[in-house]
Amino acid sequence: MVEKSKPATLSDVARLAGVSVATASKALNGRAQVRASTREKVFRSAEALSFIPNPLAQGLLSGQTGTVGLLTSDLEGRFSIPIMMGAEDAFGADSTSVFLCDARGDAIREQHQLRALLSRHVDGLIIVGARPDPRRSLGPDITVPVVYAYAPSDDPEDYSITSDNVHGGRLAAEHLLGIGRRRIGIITGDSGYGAAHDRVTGAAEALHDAGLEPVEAAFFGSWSESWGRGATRILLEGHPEIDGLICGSDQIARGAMDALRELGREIPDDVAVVGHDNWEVLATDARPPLSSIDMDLQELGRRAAEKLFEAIDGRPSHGIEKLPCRLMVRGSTTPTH
Amino acid sequence: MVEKSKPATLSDVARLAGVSVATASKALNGRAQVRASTREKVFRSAEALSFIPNPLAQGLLSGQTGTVGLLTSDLEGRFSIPIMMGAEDAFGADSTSVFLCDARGDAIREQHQLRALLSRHVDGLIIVGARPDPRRSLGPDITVPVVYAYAPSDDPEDYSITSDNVHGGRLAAEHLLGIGRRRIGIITGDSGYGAAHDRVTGAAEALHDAGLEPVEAAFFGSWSESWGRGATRILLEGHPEIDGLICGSDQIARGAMDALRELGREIPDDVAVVGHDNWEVLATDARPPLSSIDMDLQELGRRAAEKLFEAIDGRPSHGIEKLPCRLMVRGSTTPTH
DNA sequence: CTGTTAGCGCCTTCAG
DNA sequence: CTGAAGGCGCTAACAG
Repeated sequence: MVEKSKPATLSDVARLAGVSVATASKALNGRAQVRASTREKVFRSAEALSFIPNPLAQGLLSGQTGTVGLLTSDLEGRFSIPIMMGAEDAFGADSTSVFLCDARGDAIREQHQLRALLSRHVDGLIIVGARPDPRRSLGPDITVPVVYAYAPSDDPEDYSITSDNVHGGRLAAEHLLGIGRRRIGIITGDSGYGAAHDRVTGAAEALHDAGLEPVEAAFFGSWSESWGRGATRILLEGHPEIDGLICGSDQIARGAMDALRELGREIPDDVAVVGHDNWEVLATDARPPLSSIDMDLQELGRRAAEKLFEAIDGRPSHGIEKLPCRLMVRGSTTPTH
Repeated sequence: MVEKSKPATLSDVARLAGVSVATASKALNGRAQVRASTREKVFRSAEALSFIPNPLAQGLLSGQTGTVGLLTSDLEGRFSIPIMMGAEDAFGADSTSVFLCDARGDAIREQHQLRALLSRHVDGLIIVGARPDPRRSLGPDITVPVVYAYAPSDDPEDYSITSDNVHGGRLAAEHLLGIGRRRIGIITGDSGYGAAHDRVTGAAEALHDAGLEPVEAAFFGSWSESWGRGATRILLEGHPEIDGLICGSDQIARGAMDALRELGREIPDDVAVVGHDNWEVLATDARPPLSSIDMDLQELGRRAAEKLFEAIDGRPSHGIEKLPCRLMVRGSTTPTH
């Protein structure tokens, strides 16, 4: 049966070592004023009892709990996850643990979760938005430091870290230019997303720098495969000369690739394709595997965590920081001859 | 600037109400021996100071922290997420908060996270495996209740809840039979997965019950689109008469659908296709949208949380519980005539 | 160097 | 019905 053996406390350790709790505490915490032999003895006792300091007690004293809240609006979505992983990474399990909450995109629920988190005296909060556009700030009267990740806060006093979508668009275009493509089309998602526009802007800038422009103004639609298919057909009807295609998401790119194949175009020899998000399950198994812009979300999560640490430490940042994207090259932009 | 106003403590409330901390405590916790008017006064003071009891202090006393650990091996993967959401649901943010840890499939790391979680005195643990096959038990000497979700524990003394894969396979086959298909093929993933075999078994049973059998022994391979494509070509070469196809995952199904289309088969009129996992991003945007077996993972998470609660409450369960699957019908099995 | 004392915020006896 | 006292596990002053 389950041994309900209460975990050892510091006084157990002290008793076993034949010293007082204070001495034991000092020894274990590496305070200076302890004789080496005593320290040794205490350590052995702690070991023997497999003593783990109770963080509740520590927290009660220090006012810090060693916990942070991660409030996401969209667990289902794949954006929150790598960010969380990055944050977890940066915190390191022993020093800081992460409370996860998902508000499911509901403001009431968010408020609720927030109260719960604060009542647990988290040392800080990371707010992960569901989409890359700005979101409402929680306001300045939250009692703990807050960092906004992915979706920036609309208050410049807050600190936010988000993906540099302009850079991502630029990267895609430069890559296509780099492999000699000159007649480039752009298909992207919902025009209600600022990120969609930013990526187009970046791509257009890169083309412009090369003395080019897109074969036609970017197509906005939805973030779906079917839009990718439909838009590609329309685009190629108007511009059969296209040799490069920038897609606003990997889903769109997958649709586009299907349509291209059905129109008899070889990828990448006739048309090279770049996606966005680097969603592995879609990208790696495409025909050919899809080159894609990676937002480096795990790094984003890591940075968010570091900044939160600094803020907890009394060194807060402000404004919106943009993390550059990376290009993941696969077969869809690697000519075979 | 950030108001570092220390949160109010019980003694603040007591002072404001003009009573002792003991009385304030009793009043707020609804203990009987307090005059109504006093209680009222205390409540108002608490309100005024927006007092929130410090759970650290409470936990220190009671031994319960109101937290549980959710240890997953595979955050990246899509299986952990709905389970976490379900668990979060069941716990409700106020009573219990969830510490999230991802071991990234590394046993050392898992051990590490586990220690961290235990040192935080979580009240219980949910272990979410990365794949539906049994995993090593954490053993009986964990000091808190444990529930295994998705991947069952290999120790029958533990309580595990997992998806009923045999049932899922059966469901897929019965559905195809129900729309009149009789010449049914099965393509599935890695034969190293017990779940792959279970799903095949369930499908074969259902066919057998109808006096049929698969056109050929199930094809095992990998959980990828490319395997779906390749296997479908081989299968149709040997059995061009096929009118129904059961796939072990949605990725395989997507590959299979591509291959079928390229072989000139109409879906679903010539060949109806069922996937497994009901991974929305793949299923809903397929051509036509893909019918799929849903493992109801969110419900699985909810059940895991409930069982954990019971165990914390001193009413532990044992053995492996299997949650039935659900069928999600879409266009790939909805004949158009 | 080591031990004693005093809390952190809260709850629970036990006297008044 | 209310308050004073003790203690949960730990650390930070101070004494010794």
